[in-house]
Amino acid sequence: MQETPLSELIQQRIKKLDTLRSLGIEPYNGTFEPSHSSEQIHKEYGELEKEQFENQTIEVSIAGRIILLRDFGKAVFAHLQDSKGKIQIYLRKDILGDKFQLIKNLDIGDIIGVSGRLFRTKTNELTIEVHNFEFLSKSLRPLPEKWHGLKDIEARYRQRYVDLIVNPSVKETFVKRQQIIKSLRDFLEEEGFLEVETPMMHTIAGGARAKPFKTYHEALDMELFLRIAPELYLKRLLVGGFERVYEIGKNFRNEGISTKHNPEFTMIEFYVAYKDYNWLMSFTEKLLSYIVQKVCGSLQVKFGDYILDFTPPYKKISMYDALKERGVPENIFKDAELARKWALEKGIDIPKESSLSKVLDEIFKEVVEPQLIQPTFIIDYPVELSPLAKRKRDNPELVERFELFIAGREIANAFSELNDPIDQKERFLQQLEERLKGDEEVPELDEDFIRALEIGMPPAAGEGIGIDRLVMLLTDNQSIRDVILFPLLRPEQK
RNA sequence: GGGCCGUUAGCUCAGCUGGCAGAGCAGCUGACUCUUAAUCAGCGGGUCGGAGGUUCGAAUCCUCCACGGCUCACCA
Repeated sequence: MQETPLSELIQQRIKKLDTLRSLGIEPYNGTFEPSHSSEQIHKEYGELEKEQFENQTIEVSIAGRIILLRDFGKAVFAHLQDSKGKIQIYLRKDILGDKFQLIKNLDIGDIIGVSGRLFRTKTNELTIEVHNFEFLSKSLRPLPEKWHGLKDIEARYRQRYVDLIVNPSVKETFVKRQQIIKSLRDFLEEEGFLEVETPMMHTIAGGARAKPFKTYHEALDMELFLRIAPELYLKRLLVGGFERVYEIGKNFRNEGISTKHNPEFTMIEFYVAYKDYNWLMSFTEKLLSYIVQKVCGSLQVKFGDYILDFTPPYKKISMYDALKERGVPENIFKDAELARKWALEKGIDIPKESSLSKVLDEIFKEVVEPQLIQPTFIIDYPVELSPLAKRKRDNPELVERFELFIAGREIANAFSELNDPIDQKERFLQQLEERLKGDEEVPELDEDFIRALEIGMPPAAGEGIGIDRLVMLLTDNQSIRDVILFPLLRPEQK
């Protein structure tokens, strides 16, 4: 039988595993109590001079993965990597005695625990002179090359565990992701918000306009949808008397995959009773500048070719003024036909049967959005595009809504929440007509939500922020897959 | 879903207008007790993504398929 070369490499390692077992060593059974992490060692002893190590004995123990081996026959250097860094270890035959022979069975990728004494080498590198070591896990598969790492993008996503081992910046991204979410929670907690959990399985997929994933509950014999947004449940909590609530969690949308879209993505939505979108804009400025300062240590952040400046206040401009600013003639704002003609002349693709608002929205996406690099609030959208937002008090054709754009991307969407049950029901019914025309993205009428509004919801402002996109901005990643540990991919073919 | 590009050793990559499938790292054998991508000598390792086709001859040209990347569309 012909061996493939990979299994040849694996066989060689299994042989070493067998050798260890024949010597009474079980490389998968151990536990280990390290005295230090590599980070702690560098922090505590990184300043000490060579002589200072010679005058005293500093004993440490540490566990980690071998990521580099340099064998000199009777002495071996290796690099041990643990969760936050790495450190060099030095193994000598005259110190380890018989145990030194075991190193023949050591491979790059193995996880070991070592104990010994700190010193500095001739070239002044802080190193552990190993007095004892044990196998904690034998690696049977070779790791990628030490210098170039794992570059193949598909392999990096499919085998994120390998990516994390060999590409240190990946780890940093996900540590930063957690810091962003933590500082978000800290900020909201400080502001008196309650974190809640609402259902991810909905009988009606409402709160946004998107194609949902379908699933099925056997015992109740009932079709369910993975939620596309938590909005309608969080508003029910406002009705129930919570005044400041938020939820951080996954939303699921059965739509295309791109560098800006993953079918499951993380959102925060938060709601504040008795406030409106004006209050929310300055709140958003405070919240973002808090997070950015905390996580990046500065309000200026490099993203691709841009330096993004999160120093408040952010530019604020109405959707129509933004269009005007980009040279869109005012006379098309009231006339669907003129607007469509103008768009077509500019080569903007408009779906058939689009209303005036939709055409203007398309033009906006094409002409304005990519230009919004520094944080910018776009405010006052047409009512038709925003069925859950409150009408502007002085212009019922518009709603009190803003979207925050940064680096040409929509990062947040917020409005003064519509709490008039009659207006809300009318707008739902209006939408339903589109559903009857075959628009799958319009949800069914949520009668219970209307009932809740009829009980009475306080005036409130609410906002959603795409966490993945925010993480992209603050970690300088251009693809959403680089900020999601396991992005969705087709199954690997054998 | 459309367009463009990619897929060669475990990893990173060469391989020109068709003519014996290569390098570095990793691996194996040996030497070496302070290396920093250690060094030196030797060795093994390939269904060139898959299936067809053209040809005396295909990693290379053509067709289809799979997976991926970028991009457009949809969306956050």
